Amino acid sequence: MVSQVTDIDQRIWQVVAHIPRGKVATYGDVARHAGLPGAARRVGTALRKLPGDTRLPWHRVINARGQISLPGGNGACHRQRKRLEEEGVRFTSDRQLSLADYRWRPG
DNA sequence: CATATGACGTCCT
DNA sequence: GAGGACGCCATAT
Repeated sequence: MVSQVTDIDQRIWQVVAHIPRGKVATYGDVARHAGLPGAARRVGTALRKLPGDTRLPWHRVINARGQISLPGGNGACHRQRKRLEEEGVRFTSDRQLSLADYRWRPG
C-alpha cells in the first residue's frame, strides 16, 4: 500500500520548511499556518510520509505540551532531540523543552 | 456511506 | 505540572 501525497501534505511541508533554525512550532501551529486550523493530527500524518533522507526540518515540530511526540521505541525520537540540541535548544527533560523560550512566532 | 486510525489539542482531575 | 478522557480533521478501508 502506498501513501498518497495530497495537496494538504505539500502545504504542510512548505510551512515546516519555513520554521527558522533554533526555533520550534507545534503541530497545531503548522496546521493553522497551512490553512487547516484544528487539523493538528493531520500534520503528524503528513510528516510521517516524509522519506528518511528528507532535508525538511521536521524535527522542529513538537506537540502543544512542548515535548517530542514520537514514540521512544524507534530511533526517530532520539534523532529529533539530538538535532534540536545541535541548534541550541535546551531540554528540561528527556523529551521536553521550554515552549516559552523556543516557540516560533511569525511576524 | 460507516468505521477505524494517528508524530494532536483542550479540558479536567 | 503530569496524565487521562474526549473532541477534531483528513484519509484509508
